Amino acid sequence: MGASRRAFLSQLGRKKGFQVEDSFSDCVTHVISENNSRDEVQQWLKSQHKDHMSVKLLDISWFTESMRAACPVEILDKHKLQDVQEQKEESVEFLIPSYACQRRTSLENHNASFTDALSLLAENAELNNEEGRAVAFRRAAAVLKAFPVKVTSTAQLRGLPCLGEHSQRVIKDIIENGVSSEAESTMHSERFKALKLLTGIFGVGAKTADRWFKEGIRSLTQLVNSGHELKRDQQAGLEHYYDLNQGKITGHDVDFLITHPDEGKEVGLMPKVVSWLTAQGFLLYQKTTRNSYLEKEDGPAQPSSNMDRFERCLSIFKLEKPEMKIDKKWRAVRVDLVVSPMSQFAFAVLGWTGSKLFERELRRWAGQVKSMSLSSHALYDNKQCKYLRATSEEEIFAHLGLEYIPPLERNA
DNA sequence: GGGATTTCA
DNA sequence: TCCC
DNA sequence: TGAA
Ligand SMILES: [Mg+2]
Ligand SMILES: [Mg+2]
Repeated sequence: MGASRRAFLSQLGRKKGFQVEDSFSDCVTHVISENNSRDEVQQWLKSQHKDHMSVKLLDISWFTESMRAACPVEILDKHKLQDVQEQKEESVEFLIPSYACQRRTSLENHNASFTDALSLLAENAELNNEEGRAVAFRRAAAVLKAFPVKVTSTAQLRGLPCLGEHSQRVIKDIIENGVSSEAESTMHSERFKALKLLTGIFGVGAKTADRWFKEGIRSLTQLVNSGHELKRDQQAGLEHYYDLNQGKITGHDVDFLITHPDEGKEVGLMPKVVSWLTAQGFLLYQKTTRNSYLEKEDGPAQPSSNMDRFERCLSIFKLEKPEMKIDKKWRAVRVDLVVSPMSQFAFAVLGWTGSKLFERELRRWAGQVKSMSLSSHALYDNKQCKYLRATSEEEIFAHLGLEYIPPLERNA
């Protein structure tokens, strides 16, 4: 098993009064392993070059039951390590390529119980600023989202990418017990609940939420009463907290992509749109940012000045409700406005369609496999040292050597 | 032992 | 955490 | 640091 898993179990064992060794020696009476065959463990035991004739080889189930009982439980057949079962009998059931951008992922998920748990562990890792672990859990969840049938046995996991020891244990727990104990305890932990609540505020991320949590802030009321000076985006995020966190099923925002058929004529569009929306009373909040790419004969380049090349507007709209409620006649909705020159429009569409993981995987594929750099403005070939043009998403996938994945199949 | 999306403010 |  |  992995080092952190072993450390956790060792500490648990010692707390329960067991003597747990960090390495094999003559005083070892029981050897515990998880997801290993009897053969593998005997092989390992031989390599230790100690007397091991009387050592018991046991499965993790004996250990966990003994922990619950706080004493060594009777060793039953089910606790003994199994001989290798007809393993390589069936090859891999379904082939899943390892990058999410190489496969189709619809919204039809046959493995929601597993992907919910893995996504929760990913979110928890993000809240703890463990980005590496987080993306590993995101990829693991995405593999099961793309799996065409419900997983009912760990044997089906053999050969699947991104599902290592930890993720497989989570899946195994859910198959056997209906829940993952790790996901359950994470979900109910005070830290996770508080950080999730606080990062739910637009403008509040993991670092800020962690700082507030350390100060004892656990609720929005406590935050308001704490006297913290909130930034403009955080104020808006807090004010519209309820409305902005409504999009669990349908999505949390709306993106508008705007272009102009004549290259260059799109310059100045964003301020026009924003001032019109302001005059109409649509905007509760807005922050506009600039574009640093400029189209040249041989691709994008740094413009001499980008003062008027506004590209993105992250905003909060005030939308009237059709059904007039007595108390509230409107709802706050996050809206992103994007103005893109025609030459970049395909990259903007690809870059803003998502999912978030799909975008990361596209860019990782571009860098690692194709030596290219992809953004929502352009695709650069590091080998040819030039930008690659595209007028459609299909052309970008082709440049990347990927099968085209339609938007509805990008739900990784 | 190192990398994990990229860009803007 | 998983993979190269 | 946070957003897409
Ligand atoms: Mg937030
Ligand atoms: Mg958006």
